[in-house]
Amino acid sequence: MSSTKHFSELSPAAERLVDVAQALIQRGGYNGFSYEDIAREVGIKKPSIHHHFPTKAELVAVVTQRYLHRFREALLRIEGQHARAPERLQAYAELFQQTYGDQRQLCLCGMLGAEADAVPSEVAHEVQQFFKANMAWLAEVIAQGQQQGSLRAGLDPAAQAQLLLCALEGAMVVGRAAGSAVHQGPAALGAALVLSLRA
Amino acid sequence: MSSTKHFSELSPAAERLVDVAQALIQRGGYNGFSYEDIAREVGIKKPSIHHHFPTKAELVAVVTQRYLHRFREALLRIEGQHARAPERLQAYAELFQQTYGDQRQLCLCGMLGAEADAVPSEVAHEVQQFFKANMAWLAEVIAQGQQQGSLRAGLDPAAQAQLLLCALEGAMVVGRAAGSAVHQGPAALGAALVLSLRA
DNA sequence: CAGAATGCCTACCAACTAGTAGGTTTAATC
DNA sequence: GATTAAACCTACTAGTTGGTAGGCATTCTG
Repeated sequence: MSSTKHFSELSPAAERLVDVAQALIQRGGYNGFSYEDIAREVGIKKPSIHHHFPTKAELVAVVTQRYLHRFREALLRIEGQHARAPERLQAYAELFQQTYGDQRQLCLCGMLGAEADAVPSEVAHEVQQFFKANMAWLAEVIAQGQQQGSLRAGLDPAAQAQLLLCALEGAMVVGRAAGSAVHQGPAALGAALVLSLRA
Repeated sequence: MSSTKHFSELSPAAERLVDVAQALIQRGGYNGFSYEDIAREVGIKKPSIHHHFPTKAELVAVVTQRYLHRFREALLRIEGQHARAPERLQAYAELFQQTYGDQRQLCLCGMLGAEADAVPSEVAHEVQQFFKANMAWLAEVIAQGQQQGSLRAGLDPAAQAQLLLCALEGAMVVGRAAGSAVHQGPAALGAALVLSLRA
């Protein structure tokens, strides 16, 4: 059924399209960009995009798959670079800061998640995987931190994971919307939360 | 310059359009609905909408103004019903729960805020007012709670206000996107945060 | 009863939407 | 040098978009 191509077997040209599509989605959402927008920025004609991605839904699904995959890689990198839970959580918050710091870009899945009801189901499903993966990873890190004594015991790891994830996603939305009225980025906000989790 | 009509002088017919427009935006965002969508749901023809609201930007600006106004009323109501800061904050979180609990609807300004770069500037400005007002109110409540001893002193009220607001906005986005994978609504998440602020 | 809003209609427009059909260039492969 | 395939093109379609023009009822007001 799913003859959708995988992001790992993309030609350089197709990858470029995915890059631009991702940036456009992070700026204006699924319904906020068109094939014409991509064509203009990449420098080819609109119908040429269909040669690489027959439908918009398929293109965005690939964008989301790649985004999730890269995020998973980043989580593995954090595990390799930081042994203790507090540092891992802080490094996690900085992932969001990196995205937000670059032109106040939103998390791709935050954007698509907000539009969940108005997006092709294949895309919505991919977005759901992103949040499941994030919450599972965070809950695991927090649980380990509690066992090892670096984080305060007695708090539900799943609930705290959800709180941290929600705060970071929200920080990007609110930060962009509130303009200069907001001073703290995701990283500072994450730091405050991690502090309250510490033993 | 701004000959835009005010939400307080809307005819019943116009108000109905604003109702439907708001629901549609909360479902799919600014670019996720059309005049045709409104017409279908209200039961009139598409061009009739232009009789009430000449442009889409103007309609959405009125929707947002009314939303902000109603939210301010709700804040006043909370002040009237709850004297202490912890109860006020919890009641605040329940405002978000009400919206989310109804068909998993997103905060209107959360949705429009995410799309901030792809939305008419008049709308973006109105959304910004919403977040400014919320953060100011929360910071004030938290500061008073600290003075009166019901909330832990030593924390920056503005920073904690932003954290709470971000967490609640994020909870709606993540909750919708993650589907059944998420158990806590905004209210439960708010309760956890308020708990950590308590003296 | 005259006038004037209000609210809605049909008919239309130009621009844009995703997507199709079919041909051309370019470059690697046999 | 022929084959093949990737990448791109022009030209097009059918449907949707926000928005306009102008007419027709109803109802409230002088």
